Amino acid sequence: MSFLDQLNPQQREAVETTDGPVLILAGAGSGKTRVITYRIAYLIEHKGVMPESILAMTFTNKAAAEMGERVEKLVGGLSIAKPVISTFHSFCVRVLRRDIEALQIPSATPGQPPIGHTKKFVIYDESDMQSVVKSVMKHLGLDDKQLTPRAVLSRISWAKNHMLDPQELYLQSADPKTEKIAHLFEEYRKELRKANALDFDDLLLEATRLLKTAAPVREYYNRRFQYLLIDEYQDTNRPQYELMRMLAGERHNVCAVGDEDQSIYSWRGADIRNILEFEKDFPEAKIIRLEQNYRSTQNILQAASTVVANNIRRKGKNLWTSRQGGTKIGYYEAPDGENEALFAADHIAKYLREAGRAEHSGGETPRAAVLYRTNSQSRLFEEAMRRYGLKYKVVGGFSFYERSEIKDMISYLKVIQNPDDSISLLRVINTPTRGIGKSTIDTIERLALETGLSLWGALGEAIRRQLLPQRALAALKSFQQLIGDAQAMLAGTFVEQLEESMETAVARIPSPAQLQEAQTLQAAADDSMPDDAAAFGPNEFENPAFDFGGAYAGSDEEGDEADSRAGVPPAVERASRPLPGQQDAGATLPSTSELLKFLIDRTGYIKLLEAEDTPEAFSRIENLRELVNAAADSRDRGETLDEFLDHAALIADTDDYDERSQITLMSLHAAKGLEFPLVFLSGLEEGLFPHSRTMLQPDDVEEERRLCYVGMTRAMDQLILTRAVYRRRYGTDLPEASVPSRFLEEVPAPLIEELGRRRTASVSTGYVGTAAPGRPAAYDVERSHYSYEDEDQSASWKRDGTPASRQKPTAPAKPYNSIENIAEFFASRGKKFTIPKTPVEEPAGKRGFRPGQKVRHPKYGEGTVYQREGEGEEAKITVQFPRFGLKKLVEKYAQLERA
DNA sequence: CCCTGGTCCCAACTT
DNA sequence: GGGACCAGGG
Repeated sequence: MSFLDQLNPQQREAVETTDGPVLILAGAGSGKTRVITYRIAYLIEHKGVMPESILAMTFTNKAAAEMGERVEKLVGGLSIAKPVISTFHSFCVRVLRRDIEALQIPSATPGQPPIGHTKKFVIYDESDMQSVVKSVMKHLGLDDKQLTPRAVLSRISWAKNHMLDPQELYLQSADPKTEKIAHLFEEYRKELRKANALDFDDLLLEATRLLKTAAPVREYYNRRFQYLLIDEYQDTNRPQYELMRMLAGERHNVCAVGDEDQSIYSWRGADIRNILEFEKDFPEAKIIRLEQNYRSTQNILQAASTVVANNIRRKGKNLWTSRQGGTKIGYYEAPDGENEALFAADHIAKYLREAGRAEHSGGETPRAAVLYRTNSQSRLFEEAMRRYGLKYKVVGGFSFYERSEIKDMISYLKVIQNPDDSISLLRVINTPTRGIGKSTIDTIERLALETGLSLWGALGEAIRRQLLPQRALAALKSFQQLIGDAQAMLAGTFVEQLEESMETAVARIPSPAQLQEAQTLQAAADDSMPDDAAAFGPNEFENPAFDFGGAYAGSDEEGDEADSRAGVPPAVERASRPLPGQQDAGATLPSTSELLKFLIDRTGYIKLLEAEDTPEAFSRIENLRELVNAAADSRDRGETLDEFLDHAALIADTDDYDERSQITLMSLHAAKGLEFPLVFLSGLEEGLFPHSRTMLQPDDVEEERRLCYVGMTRAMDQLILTRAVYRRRYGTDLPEASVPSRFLEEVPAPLIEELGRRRTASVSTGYVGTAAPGRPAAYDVERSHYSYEDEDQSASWKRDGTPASRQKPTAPAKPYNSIENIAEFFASRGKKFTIPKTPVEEPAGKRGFRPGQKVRHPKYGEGTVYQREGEGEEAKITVQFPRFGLKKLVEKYAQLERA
């Protein structure tokens, strides 16, 4: 009973109420993760529940991994079997990889394959989705100026998240634009089906549809999972909600944990009603409130609570903490965004130094976070941290898997797995260039459209029917061969190996006897580790908690029996499936990393980069090596190509948060679930936070306020709010004056302490105060500049020996009331700021060059006109340049002058 | 056909 | 600051 003693009465009740529906309303910092993990441990240790019959759903891989580790610590060593802790999306992928073919419908034509996705489906990411929409719009001849692909995509996603199909969207559309979108939605779906692809939304939708329509599959999962936990319940959308209902089955052993004040994903379809109406869905539900906050000081908690109390749509709660008082909420008003970032860097440098000195006395490791509304704000903070020589980590933004060289290789793998994936095919068909140009691709696309084939199919058809010039056909054949060889390699039947002597190559080809042996091994493996384990077993996560291959040992018989009893087609097919590229199937079969090496080698990808001989090219080569390593790790975990690709598709930017890092920069959304001793909440300006796109609708503003609440409650000891009086919206534009965020005014003034220099006088350029007492009534440009000179400098700053005054910008002497003053201000900080020039008309009368005339070209210098073709501006003239030879130039464009 | 450089337009959060 | 797109030159 030891670990239960660490819980307060409410937490304990939440842990011990194991049966029937439970809603745990867990305020920020109230020990939510602790309750979930203890609850799982309690079920296993005290209730004798089999670990593998517990399913916990989270939103991020990070949360799942952490939960798994903590459960492991509590019940470690007790059993090889593990509870299933997974994100919604990963769970759905695994459900679909196992049984999606149960959704297929027989083809009308006998002998034809059934219609619908196969297990080899690929996952389309945001940019793939955009490409599909663009191409569909092009085919329908729609103007992408009036209706941007982006807008179409977001409407399609909206419809999916509300479980509307194209027909339903069409029926409820009240304007021609929505009708058009419904039409596009329909076409989009057809394209994805043709490509055997699913987008992110589909993963949830199709898994839900599968459980809904295929009773045997649903029954299997209902038998399999007896206890269901859902984290971040306030952020579930409609498909997730329905999935939950179906997994809860008749038993209703569902435990939802959430906080309506932290619902920040309504734009992704999250429906706050799910949490507000849990009691309606499950009338026998027990509601437990966790209101003791263990994280923050009273000042922080009070400030955050007061802000969020301005919302109407909430259940309301009273969070309390035993950490009385605490440091006041800091507020710093910077003259501009750059200064705001320097202030944060300076403050963090000091904080880390002091914490370093105090380290001997023990305590929490010093960690600080800078939070912002939009990822583009990170740039200024990164620059400031670098100037202070501080090590930091940025969460989110550009992901490894979004880099072009990585996307290229992943696309190759996707095509090899599923050649019908036309989006990936288009990406790699001429990457690196192999002579397949625009006109060739156009021809194939037209053929695909005419025949209803995928691009890959049309490509084969074009070769067969010799529809293109010989050169193009040869190029296409070489591409076809490349993909075919890679596929053969994956299947273990590839004969030719580059860079290998024929002898070793032959040695690598499995003999019929070897193949037979491998097949037997595979069959044996299938027996001891049934298909469920193949679908759910070795998986993409390093965390052993995810590896629940063994979890099926006890329940496999039941599972398989159920499948065959009910006659689920996939189970039958599984028995006779071809040899997968698994390591245990025989050493001759290649892993994903070997496949990648083969591709890189055969395409000459790295050789071409090496030839570029630029730092960028070498960093891209490094990235490719990293990808090969990742694939090797994947192989070591026993994953197949499918699983490697699923991992690549589902890994999120936010998953790379590293708690060992002392300084973390990230968006407010990415910060959910984390805590830091010191937190900066930046950019508190109307239009930025709350964001301009939310300010029209009260519900949206409430969500921004919840986001503010989430940000504030990340802070344990100190919270600092900052704002820039002038901010540049785009890199080069004029800085714009900002209005302080409404959320600033919602923080009780007595809790606030102003940081930086005290400002008094008022200057016309600043805002003139909205006035909560104790807040600056006006902005004094002259005195508000954050001064470095009078602060301690970080050690690294001084280390280079440059006199401080040389490096450090001086304060602006004038208010920003004219464009010249602004330019001067930026010049004083060594920043470029160009005053826009009035365009000057080009002098006319220098056109109409004739043969024999001397002309001057900006690049080629002086030359003699040799020949003239055509008339007017369009005329092409050929010029003889002494150093460059003959050049044919269009007179209108070439900047020729009389010499 | 391929590469480059200029221009235009954009810029919210994320599985 | 930067990605997408286009047109020109090689």
